Amino acid sequence: MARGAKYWLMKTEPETYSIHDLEAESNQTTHWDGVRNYQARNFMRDEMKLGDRVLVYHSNAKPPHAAGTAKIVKESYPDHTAWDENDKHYDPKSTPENPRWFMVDIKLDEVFDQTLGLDELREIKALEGMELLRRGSRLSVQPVGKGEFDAIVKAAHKKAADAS
DNA sequence: GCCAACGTTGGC
DNA sequence: GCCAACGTTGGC
Repeated sequence: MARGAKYWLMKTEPETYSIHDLEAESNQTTHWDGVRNYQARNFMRDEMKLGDRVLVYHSNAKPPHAAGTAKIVKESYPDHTAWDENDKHYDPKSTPENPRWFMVDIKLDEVFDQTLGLDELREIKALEGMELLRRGSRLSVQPVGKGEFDAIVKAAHKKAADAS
């Protein structure tokens, strides 16, 4: 049974993998490997469905910012990088027979012409109480309310319109 | 580079 | 099953 799309936020460090790297991928699609946190994994493995929307957030940037949006184009499957001894995220406890870590594929929707810095996000009324803005929040994959998602997209578009 | 806030690990 | 030690995240 179909359900409405859900909304998510996924963090990435732009020096490692940015939304511009996603834009440059063939078909502008990539697998979101390297997540090694159980809560984040569970969201990807159990709850992300085709067509769900993703807000791409650049952490550890100056300033950290919302960079654009994407959508889920493939539901969860084992993260093979966990089996690769040479991979930064190698985990000997994960095996092909009994995979511990999972990932999804996402496809770029939009790179914001004007990104929204953390300070700007904090100024948006609709984002009060958003998980991302909570002190000490570290989850790299987290659910986002539709209202929050829409407010961020709207604010990014308004900023771009004002700048042009 | 610092460090607060977490999450994980492993001894007991 | 507790919890101290350790490792990581991520804003600043």
